[in-house]
Amino acid sequence: MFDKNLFLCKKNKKNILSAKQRILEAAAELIAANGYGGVGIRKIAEQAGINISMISYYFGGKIGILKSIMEDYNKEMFAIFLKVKEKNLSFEDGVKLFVNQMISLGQRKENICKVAMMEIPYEIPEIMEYKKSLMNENMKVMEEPMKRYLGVKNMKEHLIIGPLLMGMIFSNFLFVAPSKEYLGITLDDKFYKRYAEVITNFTLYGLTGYKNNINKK
Amino acid sequence: MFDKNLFLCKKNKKNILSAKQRILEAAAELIAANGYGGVGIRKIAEQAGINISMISYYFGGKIGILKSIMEDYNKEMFAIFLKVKEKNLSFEDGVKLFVNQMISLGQRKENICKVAMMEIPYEIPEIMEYKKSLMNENMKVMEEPMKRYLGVKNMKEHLIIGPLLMGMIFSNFLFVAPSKEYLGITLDDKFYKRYAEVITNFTLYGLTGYKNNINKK
Amino acid sequence: MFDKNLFLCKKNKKNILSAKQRILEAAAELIAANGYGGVGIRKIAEQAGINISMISYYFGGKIGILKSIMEDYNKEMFAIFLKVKEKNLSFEDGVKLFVNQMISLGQRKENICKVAMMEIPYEIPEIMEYKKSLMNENMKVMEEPMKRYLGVKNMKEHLIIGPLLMGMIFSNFLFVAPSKEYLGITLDDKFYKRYAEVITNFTLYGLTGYKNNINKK
Amino acid sequence: MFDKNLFLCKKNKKNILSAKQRILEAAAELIAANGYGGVGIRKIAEQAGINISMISYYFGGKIGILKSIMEDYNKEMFAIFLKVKEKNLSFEDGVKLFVNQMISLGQRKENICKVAMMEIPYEIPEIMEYKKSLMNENMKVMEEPMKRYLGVKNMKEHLIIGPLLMGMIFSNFLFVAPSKEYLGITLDDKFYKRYAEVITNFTLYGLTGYKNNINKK
DNA sequence: CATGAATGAGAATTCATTCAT
DNA sequence: AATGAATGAATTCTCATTCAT
Repeated sequence: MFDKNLFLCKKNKKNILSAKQRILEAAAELIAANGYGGVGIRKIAEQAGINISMISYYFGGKIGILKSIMEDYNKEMFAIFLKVKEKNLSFEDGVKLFVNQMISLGQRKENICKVAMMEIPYEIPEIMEYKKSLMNENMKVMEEPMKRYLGVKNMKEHLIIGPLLMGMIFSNFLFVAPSKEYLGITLDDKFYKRYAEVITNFTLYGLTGYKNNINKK
Repeated sequence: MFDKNLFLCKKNKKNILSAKQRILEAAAELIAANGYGGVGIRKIAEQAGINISMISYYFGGKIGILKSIMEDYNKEMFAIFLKVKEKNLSFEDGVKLFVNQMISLGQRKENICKVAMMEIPYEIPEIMEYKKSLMNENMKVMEEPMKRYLGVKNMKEHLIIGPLLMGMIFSNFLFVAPSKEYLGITLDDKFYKRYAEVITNFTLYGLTGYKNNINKK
Repeated sequence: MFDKNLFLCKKNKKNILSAKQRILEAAAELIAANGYGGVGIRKIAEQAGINISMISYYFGGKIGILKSIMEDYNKEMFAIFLKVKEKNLSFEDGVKLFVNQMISLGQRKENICKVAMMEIPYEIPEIMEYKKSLMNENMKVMEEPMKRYLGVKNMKEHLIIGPLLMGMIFSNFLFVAPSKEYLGITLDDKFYKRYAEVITNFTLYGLTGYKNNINKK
Repeated sequence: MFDKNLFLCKKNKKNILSAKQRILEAAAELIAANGYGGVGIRKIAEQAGINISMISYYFGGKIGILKSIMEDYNKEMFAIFLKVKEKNLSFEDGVKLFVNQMISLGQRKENICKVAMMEIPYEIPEIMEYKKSLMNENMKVMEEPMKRYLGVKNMKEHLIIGPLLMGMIFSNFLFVAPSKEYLGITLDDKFYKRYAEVITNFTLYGLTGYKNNINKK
C-alpha cells in the first residue's frame, strides 16, 4: 500500500501530493451542488484548505478545474468500454457488466459524474470545444458494440439509445444522490444493490424490446 | 433563439407577450445553457428586451425567476398525471399516453424542463424548501398509480423507478437538445416521432421486466 | 379636540387632508432613525400609506421633504423666540420660559427636531443654501436677546454659547429619545418634568457663570 | 480635507498611512458630512485612494467601517475616563481635566466623534447590538464618578446629566465644525481656547447648581 | 510552493424619478 | 388625486486573476 505520509512536508504539515487532488474533489462536490457558475474559486480553495492563488497555479484558472473533471470522467468511461469490449461477452452478460461498472463508477465518483454530465456551461467556447472532442472519441468507441449488440446502424439512433441508457443508469446520481442530504434520505450499499438489480433488469428487457423493434423495421 | 421582433405590437411598441413572460423564456433558455449561477440578470434582461430593474419588479429578484420556472414545470407535470389518471386506461395505454405527453412537454418547454430538473442550486435554502414542497406534492400523486400499475408498495422503490423513468424519458432534453446547436444537429418532428416510439417501447418492455421482478420477490 | 374623522373621504377611506402631513411624519420618523441617505422614498411612502409618485407630486422630490421638515422646525423656533421676546421678562423668567418652550417643542416634534438639527447632508448644495438662509434669519433674531440678557457683543461668542445651549437643551432628543426603543427605556411625563427642571436649573447657573466670566473680561 | 499626497512614500508609491487607516479617515470625513446612508463606498474608496474592493477586504463591508469608527471613539473615551479617575482630583479639577480632554479629543478626531455620536443608523440590528454593548461598558465606568462627584444614585438621572454634558461639551463638533466650510468660518486654536474656557466654566457653574438641586431633594 | 494584498470587472439589487393612464 | 409600470443610474459586494514577496 502506498504510504502518503512519506511525502508529508514537515514544515507546513500539509500533504504535498494531494493539493491538486483536494482541489478537484472540493470543486466537484461544490459544482455538483451549485453549478459551475454558482461556485467561486474562493469557496473551492477554502474547502480544499489551500490558498486561492494555487488554483491558478495548478489549473491555470477556474476553467482548468472543469476540464480536469471532464477529463477524469471520460478516462473512467473509456476504461469501462474497453473492459467490456475485450471480454467478448454474450449480449446479456455484456449488458450486465456494463451497467454494473457504470453504477459502480457513479458510486465512486458521484460528483465527478454529475458535473461532467450536467454542469457544462454551453456558452464557454473553450469548454464546448473540449466537450466536442471528448464526445467524438466517445462516439467512435460506441459505434462497434452498438452495431454488434443491438444492430444499430443509423447514427441518429445513437442519439436516442445512448442518452436513454445514460439517463437511466445515472438517474440516481443525477436526480436523487445530490439532494440526499436535503431530503434526509440515506443511500446505503443495500440500496445500491437493489438499484443495480432494477437498472440491469430494466435495461435487459428494454434493450430486448428495442432489438425487436429495430429488426422489424 | 427567441425572436422578440415577431411579436411587436406597432401601436405602443410593446411586445404582445407580456414582459413577465418574455423574462421567463429568456431566463429558461440562458439558464438551461449556462446554469443558474452562470447567467446574470443583465443577460436575461437584455435577451428579454426589458430593463434590468423589471426583474426585481416582477419576480422580486433573480431567485423568483427560478421559482417561477419550477412552478411552471410542476404545473405541467400535474396536468399530465391527472390527465392519465382520470382516463382509467389499461397498463399499456396508460404508459403510452404518459410517455407521449411527457415527451410532448419536453418538446414544448425544452428549457423549462431542463432547468426545473437539473439547474437547481442545492445550497440556496429558499430554493430547496420550495423544491421539497413540490416533491412532496409530486410523491402523493405518484403513489396510487405506482401501486396500481406496477405493484410498488415500498417507498424506496419510488426512489429508483421514478427517477429511472424520468432520466430515460427526458434523456434527449437533458443531454442532447441543449447542445444541438454546438453539435450541429437538428432535431425535427421526424426525429421526435422516432424518439417517442423508442422510449415508449423501451419503457413498456422495461416495466414489464420490472413487474416480473417485483412480483417474484 | 380636533376630530380627524370629519375629513375622511368615504370613497377610498383615506384622510384627504393629511396625505402631505402623513408623508412628513413618516419621513421625519424614518430619517431621524436612519439618516436622510439611509431612507428611501419607497419606505416613506409605504409607512405613510401613499403611492411613491405622490412624493414627487407633493414635494417635488425627496429633497423637498427635507426642506419642509427644516422649514417646520424653524417656524417653531421663531415662534418661541418671538413669544419670549414680546413678554419682556426678567433674565431668570426669560430663561425658564425659553428652555421650557424648547423642551416642549422637542417632546411634540421629536423627529422633526432631530432631523432638522442633525440629519442635514452637507454636500447637497440646495440643502446648504436653504440651511444658510435659515441660519441667517436665526442669527438676526438671536442677536438682540444675546446682547441684552448676556452682554454678548462679539459674534464669535454666538458660535459658542448658541450651540452650547442647543446641545444641552436638546440632548435628550438627540441622544436618548431616538434609541429609547432599542435601549428598552420609557420616557414618560414624569421624566420630562424632571428633565425640564434639571436643564432649566443647569442653564440658569451656567449662564450666570458665563455672565460673570464675560463681564470680567 | 485629507491630502494623501503628503504621505507618499516615493520608493514603492504607497502611502505611509496604511490603506486601512486612510479608509477610516476618508470614511469618517464623508460620513460626518453626509450621514452613513448618504455616502457610498465608491466615494470613500476614491477619497482614500484605494480600490473599492479593499473595503470589503479590510472591513468585511461598509458596516465594518462604521463599527471601526465607533470602536475608535469608545477607546478614546475610556482612556479619558480612566485618566481622570486615576488622578483622584478635586471636583473642580476633575471637571476641568475631563472637559478639556474631551474637547481635545473633539479637535483631534472631529469626524470620528461626530459619526460615533450621531450618524448611527438605528435600524441596522448589527450596529445597534454593537452600540448597546459599548453603552453598557460606558455606563459601568460612569457610575462611580457620577455618584462620588455629583451624588447621583438614581439611574434615570444618568440619562439626563450624561447626555446633557455630552451635548454641551461636543456642541461645537456636532453643530458648528461640520459646517465651517459651508458657513465660511475658521475655527483656530484661539477659538478653541475660548471654547474650552466657556464650556469648562459653564459646566462648573451648572454642575454646582445641579448638586444644590439634587441635595435639596 | 505558498501567501495575501491588490485590481478592475461584474454580480444582484435598490434608488429617485417620470409618464401614461 | 392617484396609480403602477418603466427607466437608468447608483448602490454594496463578490468575482477570477495577478503579482510581489
